[in-house]
Amino acid sequence: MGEPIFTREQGSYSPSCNQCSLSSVCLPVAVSHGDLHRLESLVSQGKILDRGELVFRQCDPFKSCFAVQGGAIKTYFVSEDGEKQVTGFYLPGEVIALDSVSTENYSCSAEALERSSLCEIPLNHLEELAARIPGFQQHLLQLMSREIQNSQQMSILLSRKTAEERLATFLLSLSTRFRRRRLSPTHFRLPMARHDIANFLGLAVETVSRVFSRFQKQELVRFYGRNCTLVDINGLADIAHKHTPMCE
Amino acid sequence: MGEPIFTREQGSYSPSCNQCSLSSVCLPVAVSHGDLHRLESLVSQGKILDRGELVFRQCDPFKSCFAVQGGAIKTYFVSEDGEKQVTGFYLPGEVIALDSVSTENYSCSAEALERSSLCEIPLNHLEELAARIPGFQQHLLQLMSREIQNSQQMSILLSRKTAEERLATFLLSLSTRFRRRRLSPTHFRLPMARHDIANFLGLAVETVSRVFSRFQKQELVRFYGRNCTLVDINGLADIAHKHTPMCE
DNA sequence: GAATCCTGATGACCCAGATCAATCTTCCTG
DNA sequence: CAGGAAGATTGATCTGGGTCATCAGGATTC
Repeated sequence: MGEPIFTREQGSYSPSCNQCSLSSVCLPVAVSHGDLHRLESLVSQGKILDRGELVFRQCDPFKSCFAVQGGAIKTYFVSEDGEKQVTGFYLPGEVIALDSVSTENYSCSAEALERSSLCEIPLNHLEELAARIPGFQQHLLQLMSREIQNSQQMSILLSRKTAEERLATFLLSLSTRFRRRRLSPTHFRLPMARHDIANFLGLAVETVSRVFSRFQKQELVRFYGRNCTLVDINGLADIAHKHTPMCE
Repeated sequence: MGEPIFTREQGSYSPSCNQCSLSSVCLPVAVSHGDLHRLESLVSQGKILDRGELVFRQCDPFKSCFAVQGGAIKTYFVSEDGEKQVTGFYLPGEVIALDSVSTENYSCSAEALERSSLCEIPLNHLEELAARIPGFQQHLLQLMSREIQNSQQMSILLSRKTAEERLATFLLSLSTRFRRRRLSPTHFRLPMARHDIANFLGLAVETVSRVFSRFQKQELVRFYGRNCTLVDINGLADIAHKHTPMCE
């Protein structure tokens, strides 16, 4: 399975898709090595952003989607009356800006919550990518379909769940996503401020603090600042899994 | 611009995509007549459902998306604890089940709110459709991207808007969608019950009634049962357009 | 090391909207 | 067309979580 270029044996650290730990996430499963090469020629890896820097700004002309390689990104938009609304948090292996594929401009801003690296996938000329890489567009459809389902889950959370249910769901969602990355699902650091969590979940910061305190008293979680240890995952799941659709 | 098949001159009433009033919605703009023919061979039009009948059931194996041709459809799922959650209303020209493209099974059920006709678009073999009809997959991506944005708008509505803002937004959304169908944007019949509206918007039925009554007293709307006349669209827009993202 | 800022925790109070209850209206169905 | 059920309206009451206010660490700057 020797690769013609960018092999580790050559000591090259040039970014390449086959070396990228996310290839199974952002690429269709069955991409031939030739296709991989073509992909690499289109995608630009290794964009590094410091905490607070923007990946793109709301209303900028839409050019690319971005796969998060390391770090954490939050997306948010500002409404007419100047209010911020956080629309999502993105961890390594997740793709940003899928919601803007249909529009001329990005529908939200994306900001690094900590030092992050991103892989830029130019989708303004999507036809080209799709023509070159068979199965790519279909894979994209699946990513987007999942994004719709996520977003609908979010609607349910916001319309039916109590503050406790929302926060239990939130912590478990992070846990699952860390596990997917083969990191500890029970001991992790929250990359975002309480303020962002509150905004995202449609709560006041004070409520987040209070519920987290309550969770600690109930021996469900343990916090040291932003470091978080899930003590009783089943307990959290009992709280979170009300109002969750069956069969998936 | 004579059509080779299914022309009106022949007096044929066989369903065909080029005669369908929705062709601009569910088809990419630039489909050649040959492609049109191919599409018709894949799509099955004219499925008729009576009020209360299901298009598909949550957890059924995913086969197709459906374009609404006439009538109105609501989608909902039932959660583990037996609670229903309405996830959307679909009017003619809108496509159902895009959220299930990534999954084996439908993630929700779809039910006719009144006698409705649907066009079935089999997406379980999406590759085939896409291969035969250039531009189709890309069009699908756009539909899905719009669906994500819709769903995010919904999240904002649910997390930030008051009952009055939600209902004003809801009425205006219907108005816009009726206008798109070249029906009156100010005088229409609500195809769904107050109960469904409440559930969809994350409110209690009583709140919907009360707010509608208040809107009537303020001369914003006029109701005769489910018949609805928007008296002061600007007034409604003033209420609705808080917390709406800029620039789109 | 003092001053300032930012994040987070906790207490006191209040309100939008849920819940409960009663009545009225509309729509089926036989 | 009667009678029953579901849908819609309105009033009275209750409460989860928002708002306001205060305080306590950290972190950053000079």
